[in-house]
Amino acid sequence: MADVKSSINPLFLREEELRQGIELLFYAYRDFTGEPDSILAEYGFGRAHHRAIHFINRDPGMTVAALLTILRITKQSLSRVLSQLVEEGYVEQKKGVRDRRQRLLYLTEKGRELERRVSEKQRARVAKAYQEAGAEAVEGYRKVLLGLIDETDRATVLKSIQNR
Amino acid sequence: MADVKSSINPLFLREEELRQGIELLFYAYRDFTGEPDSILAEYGFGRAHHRAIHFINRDPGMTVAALLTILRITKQSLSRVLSQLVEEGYVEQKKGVRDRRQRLLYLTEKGRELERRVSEKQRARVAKAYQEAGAEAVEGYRKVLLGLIDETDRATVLKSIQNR
DNA sequence: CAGATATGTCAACATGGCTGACGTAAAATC
DNA sequence: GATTTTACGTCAGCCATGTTGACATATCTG
Repeated sequence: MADVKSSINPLFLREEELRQGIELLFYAYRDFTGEPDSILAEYGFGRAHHRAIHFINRDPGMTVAALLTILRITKQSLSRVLSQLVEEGYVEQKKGVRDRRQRLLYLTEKGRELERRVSEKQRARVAKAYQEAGAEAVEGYRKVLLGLIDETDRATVLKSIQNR
Repeated sequence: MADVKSSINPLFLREEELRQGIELLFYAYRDFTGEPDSILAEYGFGRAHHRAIHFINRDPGMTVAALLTILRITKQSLSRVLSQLVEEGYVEQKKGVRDRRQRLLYLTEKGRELERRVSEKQRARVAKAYQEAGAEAVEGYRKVLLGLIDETDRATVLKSIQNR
C-alpha cells in the first residue's frame, strides 16, 4: 500500500479546501466589520445603523420596503434603528410624490459625513486587498461571492450593485 | 468639454468597484449564515453555538483560550454558549495533561453529528460556488479574503486554516 | 366604496455581545 | 516554599439587535 501522505484523496482534499473557504469568509467578515463597528460606537450606533446608512447613501430616495428586503430583517427592527437616525438628524424621510404612503429615505449632510467617514476606512481595506491580490483575483473574488448568494436573489443583487 | 458619460473617471470607477466588493461580501455573508442559522434554531442554538462547534470540530482538544482568540469575544460570552453545549451533551471538556488548568474542548458524537449536518449544507453552498466560478476564481477569492483580514492576524490565520 | 398596501407603533421576548467583580486550582517564579 | 501569574469559571447587570403578534393610519387601486 502506498504511503498515506503521498496517496491522493481528492474527496478529503476537497473537504479541506471547502472548510478553508468557509473559515476565510468568517475571518474576513470579522475584521471587515470590526473597524466600522468601533467608529459607529463613538456615535452610540451599531452595525445595524451602519447598514442602513450604507444602503440609503447608495440609493437615495429608496423606500422603507426596499431597505427591508435588502437587510432581511423585520420592519420593527429597522424602525428602531431608523427612528434613531432620523431623530438625531442623520436620515431624512420625505413623502413620495407618486405614492404618498411611501417615506423615501435620504441621508442629511450630517449622515453623509458619517457615511463617508466609515466607508473610507472600509474602502481602504478593500482597496488594499484588491491591490495586493491583483485584478484577476478580484474577478475571482466577485464570482465566488456572487455564487454564495441565494440563487433566487442573485439577479436582483447583480442589478442592485451595478445600477447607479 | 467632453461628454460626461464617455469621459473616464478612474477615481469614480474605483469607488464604485470597491463599493460593489463591499456589498457582495455583505450579501454573501448574509446568505451564507442564513442556512446554518435556521438549522441550529431547531436545536435552540444560534450562530454563536455554530461557531464554537465549527472550531472545536476543526481542532479537537483546543483550549478555551484558543477559541476565545479566534472568536474575539469575552470569556463570559463564550462561557454561556459553551456551558449550554456541555450540558446538552454536544461538547466535552477534559483536563489538560501537560497543564491541568486547561479544559480541552472536544465534540461528543452527538456534537459531531450536529456539526456534520450543518457543515454539509454550508460546504455544499461553497462547493457549488467554487464549481461555477472555476479554480482560478477560487484562488482569487482566497487571496482577496486573506487580504481583508487584519494584517497582524494574517499569518496566524494562514497557519490555522492550513495545519491539520 | 372596499380592500390592499406602505408604513408606523406598542409590547414582550430571545440571543449574544459587553463590563466588573470575585473565586479556584494549578503553574511558574522568586 | 511562599508568592504571583495564569487558565478558567461564575454571578450580576446592561445594551444592541433580532423576533412575533396585534393594531392604527393614510393612501392607493379596482
